[in-house]
Amino acid sequence: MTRAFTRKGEATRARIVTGAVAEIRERGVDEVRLEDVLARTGTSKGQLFHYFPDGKEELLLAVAQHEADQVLIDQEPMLSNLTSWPAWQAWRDRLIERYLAQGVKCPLNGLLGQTGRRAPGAQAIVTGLMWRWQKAITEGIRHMQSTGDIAADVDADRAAAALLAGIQGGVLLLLSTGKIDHLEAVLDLTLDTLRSGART
Amino acid sequence: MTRAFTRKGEATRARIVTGAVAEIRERGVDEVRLEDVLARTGTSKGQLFHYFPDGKEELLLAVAQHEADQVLIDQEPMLSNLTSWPAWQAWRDRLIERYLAQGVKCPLNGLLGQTGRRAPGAQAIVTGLMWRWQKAITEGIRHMQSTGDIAADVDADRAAAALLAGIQGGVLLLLSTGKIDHLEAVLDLTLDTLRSGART
DNA sequence: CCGAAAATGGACCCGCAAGTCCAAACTCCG
DNA sequence: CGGAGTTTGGACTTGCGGGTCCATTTTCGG
Repeated sequence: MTRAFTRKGEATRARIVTGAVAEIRERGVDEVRLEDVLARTGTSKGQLFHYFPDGKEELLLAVAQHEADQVLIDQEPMLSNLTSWPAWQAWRDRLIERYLAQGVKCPLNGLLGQTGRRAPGAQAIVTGLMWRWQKAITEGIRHMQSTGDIAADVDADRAAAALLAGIQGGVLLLLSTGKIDHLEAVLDLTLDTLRSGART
Repeated sequence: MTRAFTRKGEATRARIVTGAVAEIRERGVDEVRLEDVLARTGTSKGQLFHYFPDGKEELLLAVAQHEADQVLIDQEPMLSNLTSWPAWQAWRDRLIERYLAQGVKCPLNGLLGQTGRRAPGAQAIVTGLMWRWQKAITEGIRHMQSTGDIAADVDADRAAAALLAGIQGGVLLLLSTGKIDHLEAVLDLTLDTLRSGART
């Protein structure tokens, strides 16, 4: 009862999402007007509302999902293979690198902050992202425990929760202060702590 | 060249700010219309623009400053007296309590996220808040080092930076997931780590 | 090659909320 | 009390931008 898009239609839809992603990255969620997206993608009002019946809301949600997925993709293959200290270090480096490059433009943050207002769906997207992210970290810790590289008495879930929170806060502070110091401190100190308890 | 407000005027101005603060806490930054503030405070357009010539922008900035100050005030007198482990614990409890009570409503977060867009001034306010916050934590750590309760080889600045980031992330996750777990994990694990190195 | 369904373009509508303006009412000092 | 300056009310203007509509063109299965 839903899909009735031809090949071409699918392509147009994708083009609109891509354009919206770019537009939002450049100007921020609040500043984006539908017209801008249309201009950039060479599409018309009719098309946009044809593929996104609920208008802006729906488009924004699609963009949010896209960006949320991207966050994790950008951390691969490191995030899924936290099986040795060098691997953790590589992951750490990737995070720093990624957010340093991204700088002050965090498309998700806008949605993240006002989560629940923009849409109930936005909440779900962010929650899902965090959930997946934390799960990956937890698994990494568990694996390190299985090899004895992290003390067995560490609560993997809590440690992962704390680390994830630290990362989020680090990024947030990067956004407000422009400095990567906080993110670095969190990652380095946390990894040090995790390392320190091992092989007692 | 600036002030020309009588006693009564000053009062009205304050009333508007207070009303705006309340309104934003209830409905979020995005959803606030000037009209709402006027209705709530029993004032008129003329008054608002009389006291805030730059309109919404200026009002929002005043609100942001107010809220930023409040964040630190809410942590007193604990934050300025992190001089013993029980004191740290009391501070931890206050933080949990405060954010648990606040729940999903974080007035600053809206401004925080889009910092730099809403206004260049917003950036300064948030940066200032973080700076003062971190400074207080750093001082707490230094004091504990002076009494030997925290190992001397801990880098107070970095540790404070990491803790602050953790707190911010914890609050952010509280906002998106509705659970306080992350904030708790950060505080408890960080304090444990700080404690553990002492009196070696 | 045909017709139903999908894709496209773009003119138009419409409500909302920020900001403007000015006249009337106060306040306060000399 | 007088009048300069401040405060107040609220009607009015304005522009923006999301959403609607429909006529036209294109696609695609049979």
